[in-house]
Amino acid sequence: MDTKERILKTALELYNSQGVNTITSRHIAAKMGISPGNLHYHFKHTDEIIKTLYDRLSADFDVIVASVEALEEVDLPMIRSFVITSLELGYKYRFIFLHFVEIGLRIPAVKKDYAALTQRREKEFLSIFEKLKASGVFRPDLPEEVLKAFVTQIFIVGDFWLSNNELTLKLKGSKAIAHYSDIFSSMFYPYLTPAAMQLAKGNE
Amino acid sequence: MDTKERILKTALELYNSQGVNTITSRHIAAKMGISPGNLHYHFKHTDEIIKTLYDRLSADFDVIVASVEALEEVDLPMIRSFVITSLELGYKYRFIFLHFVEIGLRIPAVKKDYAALTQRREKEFLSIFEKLKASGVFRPDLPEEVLKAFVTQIFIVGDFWLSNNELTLKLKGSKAIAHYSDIFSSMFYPYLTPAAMQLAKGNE
DNA sequence: TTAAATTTAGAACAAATGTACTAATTATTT
DNA sequence: AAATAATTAGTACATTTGTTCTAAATTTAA
Repeated sequence: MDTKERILKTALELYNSQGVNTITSRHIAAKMGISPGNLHYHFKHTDEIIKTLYDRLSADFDVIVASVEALEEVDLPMIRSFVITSLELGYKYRFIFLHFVEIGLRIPAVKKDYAALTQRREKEFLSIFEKLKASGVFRPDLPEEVLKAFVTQIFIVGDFWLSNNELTLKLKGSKAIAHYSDIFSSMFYPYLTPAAMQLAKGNE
Repeated sequence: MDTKERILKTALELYNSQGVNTITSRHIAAKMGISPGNLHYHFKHTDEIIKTLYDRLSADFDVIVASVEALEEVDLPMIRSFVITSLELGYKYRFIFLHFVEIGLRIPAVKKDYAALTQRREKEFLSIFEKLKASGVFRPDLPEEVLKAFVTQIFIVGDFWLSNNELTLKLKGSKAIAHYSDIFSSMFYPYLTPAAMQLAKGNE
């Protein structure tokens, strides 16, 4: 693995375990056993390391969403596996979510990118919900506005479940993912038709 | 107003507008026109300023929750006014929510306090939901576990709506509160009985 | 094999930060 | 009025940080 890639890997580890504000370029270099000068040869500015990691998270998540969007019909087990895959990705890059506002402030490009992304995602999610309505999974009596609010809820919980975990239960790895994917599943419950509810109960 | 109080007021202003990581004790002193030495006479450590502000937020929120808990019967308009009051308080101390994980890392007492608080609040909220079930506002067919997940959802959205706003819409003041209180109202919608739904529709 | 390019180490710099220290000023008490 | 306590300004210090610079070492190309 070349140095640039090793820097990214080490940075991710350190940021995830110690937070984005306590870790400096010197820490990363020290942990790798290279000089600060060398690190700054590969990344002139420390923020570029963070930006690169954010871009990778963003690209990886794009792939996940695209795979769901491509489906003709969406059902609950698919949603559940989508949720788990997303949470796993989030956990991998958890420092970004734990310090989202900080990072957005430090690196305006991240903020801009995320704001644009959200608008796109909102439409994508609403279209998935329409599919769920059409296939009798979602209740037909929910006003557009309620579904829109549900999308925002999902974004907020999706972006900040890691922060909630950090401040309360502090679950690690697969335990965290299991716990919060249950919460996600429960979030969907009141939106389901009685038939879908029965199915959901059985699958848990 | 004595100096100590002025420090807290100025710190809150600066933290809210510039973030907790960019503002230092020197910035606060400069903005007030006092010396750094004077500031550190009143607060030996900068973190004490943040801790004091957190304690005030916590105490203020206690009052709000207690006033709801004291009610014999809870209905939707009361919930709505509870939501608005809470969001207003959150907005006042928004820097805390925008940097919750940071602050928890910097000041372990905050993290401890919040973790304990959450456990208490979970019970309080569940008991409010039981009241809502009893008075025919909440659907009777919701499993305990779904209600528990709803409480967590409310906590996450309640703690991070400001971060979401910061990263996307960037609404200011009453506009932010209006928008996110609508989202909170919509969150409740699928949990309501048909009768309560009708009432809710009329009130908007 | 020699020349050129890339990569690396290590030192050095300037700015910022938290906070301690000292002395002066102001307020309070006796 | 004198003595004591509280408050304030201003300076100073040690540490940290991001980054730059220089020169050495290593790799690649010719």
